[in-house]
Amino acid sequence: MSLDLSILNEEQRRAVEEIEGPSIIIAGAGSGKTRVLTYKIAHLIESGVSPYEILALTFTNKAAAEMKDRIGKLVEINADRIWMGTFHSIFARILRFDGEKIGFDRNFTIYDSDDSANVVKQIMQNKNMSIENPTPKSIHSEISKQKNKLITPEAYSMYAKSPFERRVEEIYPVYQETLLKSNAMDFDDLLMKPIDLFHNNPDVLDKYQERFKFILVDEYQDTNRAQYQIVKMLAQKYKNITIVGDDAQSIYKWRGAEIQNIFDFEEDFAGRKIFKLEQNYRSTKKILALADDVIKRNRKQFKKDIWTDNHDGEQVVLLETMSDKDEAYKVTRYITEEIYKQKYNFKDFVILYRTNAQSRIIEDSLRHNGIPYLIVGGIRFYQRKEIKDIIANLRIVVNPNDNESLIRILNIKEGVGKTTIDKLSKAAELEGKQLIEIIKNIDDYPEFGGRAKILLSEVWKFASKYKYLKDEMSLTELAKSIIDETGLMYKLRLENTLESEERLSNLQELISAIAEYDDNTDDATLEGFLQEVSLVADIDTLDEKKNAVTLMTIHAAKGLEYPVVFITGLEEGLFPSMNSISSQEDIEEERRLFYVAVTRAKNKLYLSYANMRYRFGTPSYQMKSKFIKEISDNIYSEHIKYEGMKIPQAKKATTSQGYRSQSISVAFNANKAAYKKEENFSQAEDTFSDIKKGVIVNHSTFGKGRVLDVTGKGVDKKAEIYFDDIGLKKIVLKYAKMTVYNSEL
DNA sequence: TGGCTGTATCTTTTT
DNA sequence: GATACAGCCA
Repeated sequence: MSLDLSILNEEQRRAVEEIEGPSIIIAGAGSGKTRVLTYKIAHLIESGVSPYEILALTFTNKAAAEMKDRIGKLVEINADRIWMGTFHSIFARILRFDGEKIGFDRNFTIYDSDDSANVVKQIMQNKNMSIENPTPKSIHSEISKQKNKLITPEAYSMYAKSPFERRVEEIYPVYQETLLKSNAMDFDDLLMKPIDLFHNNPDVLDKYQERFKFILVDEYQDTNRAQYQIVKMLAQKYKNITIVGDDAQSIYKWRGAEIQNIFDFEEDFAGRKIFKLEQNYRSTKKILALADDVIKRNRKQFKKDIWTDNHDGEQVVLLETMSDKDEAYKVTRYITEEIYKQKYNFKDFVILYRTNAQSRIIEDSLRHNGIPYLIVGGIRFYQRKEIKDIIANLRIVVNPNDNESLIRILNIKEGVGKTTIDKLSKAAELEGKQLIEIIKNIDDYPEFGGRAKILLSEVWKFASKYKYLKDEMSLTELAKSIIDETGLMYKLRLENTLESEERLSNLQELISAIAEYDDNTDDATLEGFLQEVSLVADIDTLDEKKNAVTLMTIHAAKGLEYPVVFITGLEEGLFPSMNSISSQEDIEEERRLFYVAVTRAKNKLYLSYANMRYRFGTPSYQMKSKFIKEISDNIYSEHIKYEGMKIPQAKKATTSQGYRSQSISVAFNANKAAYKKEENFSQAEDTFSDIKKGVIVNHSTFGKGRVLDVTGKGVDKKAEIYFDDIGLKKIVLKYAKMTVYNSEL
């Protein structure tokens, strides 16, 4: 069968047919990027390149699996032979082969962010540092940032100045040593260590350069320094490298992604060809026009013109809602309505939000209305306590030096606590030995006695028994036996509460996951399973065949498309996020995120915001997102109607300013009615009692604004006010010349 | 040693 | 609202 390239447009085909040398494919949203990548790989193979010689790096494992599937169908080969996957999983694999050359044994454990933060915490506690401020998590996140930039502990200490940096400087090297001692790597090591490996072992580098003669990198705009460095090293010899990306969709700067990598690519690979995919096949003209409204505000970007041949399509609708609950309700109602009139199915809808915390209330509403839904992310399966406990047991069998997991196992044991663990750590430190070695020879340490001693020796027996057994049993048998031996399921059955029920079913699910892996993997091993679970992304588990509405963060939705998209929570401080409003660069990233959200939609797009939303358990009033104002020419708004309440009908005003204030005052009226009770309660008989949360005021100098918060008492009362023109201000009320905008109500 | 309970903090986004 | 943690008591 010969590959049919005629279904590609001209630019796509040119990109596909470019076999040798470096090339950049700038691929606008919905421009058939995945198709170009799959065809390019298929074309390479058809031109005589061996699948073994191709390395394709994708952003998610799911994307890799789908691409392999399609390639397998395009050219008749077993596409499994192509090395295709995320940076993390591909280089974990390489480190299993060759990590010994830099001091890691092939059974190293992969620590997730929680494990890593725990390691930091242990170090801090050993040094008698407070873990209040900075927290272990913040220290780890700083270390992670440095590692992404390939900054070693030594290099870091050159410029660490602030007290925070000083603290990191102190912990970073110890953290690295601790991981090495535990034969463990964190996510960042999976990218950093290959560079060390290649750098110190030119023969190993050469081996992989020879192996991967053709390299393709997807979602290049979201690669970090370390990833770029790896790619550069591997491609240096043959220079057959294709990068695909879209600067407008770069949304991982906070994780170390550097758009600069695209510019550096131009310098490092002279003579690169550029292909620009500008025709959008996904969205309607109306959706695309709105997307353009969004992205044109950003100053930093490559010039490209996205256009489409698709229909105009339906108007984009803005749902102005009173509260998070109301928003959830309206989203649900519009889904029902669309299904009724448009013959859509549940699986045609996606509900997007900025933060995972927003999902709960939407879930409630969907559940109440009997709408099936799937949720991506949130509390991750493999981060649940009971699952981590079992995983720790599995990890110890594979890697007995994994101290993090060992301590976890000890903590679960009834009869072993802080005291014993402290004694153990002391003994290990004193003799420069591993914890597991102390446990192994527990008889030599008279400080351990009684029940604690028996329990410790049990752990050793457990680890040594399964070290032998793991190669004698099938993976499923092995896992079942280990889980059985922990007694966790037995214990949970005894508890017999709602919570223990759920944990039990999670453990069942874990067993199923192991069995499934066992069935679907040639030569399935415990090591392999553990690696896979460390590197699954939430999105990898999404089952698109199920007929259900999908809920996820916008970050998770990258690369996906849905007929009908809801973007919820478009409020200042939420989206764009509170942490971004002070910096132009961060705001641009939020705007790109909004752009990504908008361009997921094929036929119909709904936007929504709520005037009041519970955050941290308390009501908070927010302005609608500045992004809404930026696109006001291209939306039609459904005004607030709250069931059972009489609200003056707002008319759509012609100017954006007029339209804006009108809808806010309507919102305010409704808010006031809905929350009257609470307000009467808390604000009774006080000075400036008319200045309260949610009120619109007119200030003599700053103009119109909304009160976000009121603090202090009596004459010292202060208000945080968000002004339309100048943004957030804190004002002492007794000095302010201000009138309440909707005083008549 | 562990369990219970009040409280502080939490929200960006994730491999 | 949820979770993680410190501090207290059995």
